[in-house]
Amino acid sequence: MIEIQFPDQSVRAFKKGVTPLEIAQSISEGLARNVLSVKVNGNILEARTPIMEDGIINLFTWNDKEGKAAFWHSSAHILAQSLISLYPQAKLTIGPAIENGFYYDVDFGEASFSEKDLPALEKQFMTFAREKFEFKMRMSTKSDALKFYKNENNPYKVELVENLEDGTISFCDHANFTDLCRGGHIPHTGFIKAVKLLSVAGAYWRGDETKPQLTRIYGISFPKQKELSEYLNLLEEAKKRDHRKLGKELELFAFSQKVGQGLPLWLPNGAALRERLENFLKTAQTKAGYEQVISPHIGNKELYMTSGHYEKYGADSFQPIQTPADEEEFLLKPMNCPHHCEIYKTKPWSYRDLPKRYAEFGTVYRYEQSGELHGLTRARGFTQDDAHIFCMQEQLDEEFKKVIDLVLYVFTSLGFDDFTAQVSLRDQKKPEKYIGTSENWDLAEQAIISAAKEKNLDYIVETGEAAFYGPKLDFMVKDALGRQWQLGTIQVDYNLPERFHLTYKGSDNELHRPVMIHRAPFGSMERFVAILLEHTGGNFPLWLMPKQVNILCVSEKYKNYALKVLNFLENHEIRALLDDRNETIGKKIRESEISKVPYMLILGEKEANNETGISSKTSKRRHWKFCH
RNA sequence: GCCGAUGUAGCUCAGCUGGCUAGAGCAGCUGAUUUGUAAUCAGCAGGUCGUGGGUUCGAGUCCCUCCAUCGGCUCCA
Repeated sequence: MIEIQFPDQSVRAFKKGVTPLEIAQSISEGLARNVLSVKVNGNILEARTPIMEDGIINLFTWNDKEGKAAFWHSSAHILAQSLISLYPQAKLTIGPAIENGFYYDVDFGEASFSEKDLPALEKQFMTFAREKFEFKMRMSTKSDALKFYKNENNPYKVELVENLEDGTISFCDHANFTDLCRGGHIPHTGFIKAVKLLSVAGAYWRGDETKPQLTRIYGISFPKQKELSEYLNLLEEAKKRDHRKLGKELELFAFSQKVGQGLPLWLPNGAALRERLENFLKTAQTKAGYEQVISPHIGNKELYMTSGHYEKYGADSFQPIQTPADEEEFLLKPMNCPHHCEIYKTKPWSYRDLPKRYAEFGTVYRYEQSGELHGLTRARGFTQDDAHIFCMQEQLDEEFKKVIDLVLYVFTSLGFDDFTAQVSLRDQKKPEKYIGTSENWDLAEQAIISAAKEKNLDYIVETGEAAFYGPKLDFMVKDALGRQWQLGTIQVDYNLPERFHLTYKGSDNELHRPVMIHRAPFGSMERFVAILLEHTGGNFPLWLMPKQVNILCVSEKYKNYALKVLNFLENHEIRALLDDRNETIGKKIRESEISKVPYMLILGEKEANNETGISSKTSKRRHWKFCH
């Protein structure tokens, strides 16, 4: 007998070799029918794998993250099976479960594959799924696995196997199909009742630009048809919140081919919205001891050679501007920090003066790869709500925490409560990617982690995500379709003070090097407005709304009265507009709703005669909510 | 930059396998109507079919180039 412990701490004895499925059955038939995946002593297993020793068991259904992962992982197997059955010459590579669904990367060789081919593949997928093929794990030796894939002439799988240790290599078989696999499947294919293959994309083998490009097929599957329909509806709804669509509809911003790709044009509504956001942050920053500075849009190439940015990004930037006379070269400003370093250097500082906090809404230009541009979230010209704090090492901790407070203040004021804090550290295996000494990196990374801890941030750590000059604390928020974007960022930098020879006079009458903090609570005005649009669906907080009140006249007869009301509101700094068109009141109300103006004042005979006061209506303010 | 898709009026879209002067709704303009809580009616105007080339008697439709956009990948100071 063996002892099995359940999540509620209860322990029961079973005969050795009992399967998780049998254990589930001993609890209830319903559970047994719904078990998708199992964890025993921390290892994900199949429901039919016999358990040979005492252990802690977790049974997962569709309602668990792990259950969905097994479901989608298994779906990837069926997708691979379907691919091979329709395209026998295709070479399989890898196909994992992801947050919402799964994908498989395939090399179709000379053949091309497009979205038109998905329906046939889907059909084949469901034909296989309905067969209720059992997933069975099988161990293999390295040499057998290599022989198998060399025989199949699949260099990708050969490479995968070569990187695995003998004794840890397993396959998963179902029907007549087999795939290299670590395990974690649903009992059989019949659990999958609905599938949608969503898109086809290119993806580099092992994520490496220099390696061959494979075809990635994305899909999602469900245990019920209804859940698939619901999911697809959700996607449709999310697309309606796309900031590019709303930005056009609400006349916030536009792009022009003539101006150039990735260079946003802010329309009056958008410019006013942005200005309100800027003023909101300026007020908060003034209170927090920041000083506004202004620096030019270009800078001498020497400046960026000093900062190290030219060496790192020069070739991939907008190329230097030549002057007619001298041999000088200027770069469009890709970041504000070097300018702020030069501002710091305009006079000598004492330790009593620190910290200095220079803030600027600085517009920068970066030559992003064309395929990377994405509305306002990734543009070639954008404005950072930038600031650089120059402080003593002893002040770093406190300053960093103050910045966290500021970022949290900004986020909570604007209703972002579902962000992820991410500590981005260097990849110690790739020192060539970074500049600065290892000791300084250690100091900076420690400072960030301890500040995040002390502020009780729920953070994740990502190694290899640091900037080349220092580690960061980033605040990540998802867009309508669940894609993650970095908004706020706080970065510690020991490098620029060194390169610019920044100093301050200490109490010991010696010169010391200050530490620098780069920070931007919004990240950029463009990206922040974009994400705010997607979160609110355009129903911004009242104080940000381009127009707050729409005055609707019942007929032209009441125009004079309406003008008086408009004047009254404007005198009270309420942003109102008057709809005195010769249209029916019904039409005016409808259009006002669609334009998302939060309040309407409807003025007719009764109001003009002061019989009933003012009749108003609140637009339906949809509360935003995320489903990812 | 790479893989795949898309590009018709200010906006949203129709235009089948190539065949008369390219259509609709909304928005716009003109006129009628003077309206009470989500679209009043009529008329008018609006397009080098993304760009450049090619095939053809004939191209919005087929082929190629380039540009832009979309979904990913890579990148993101």
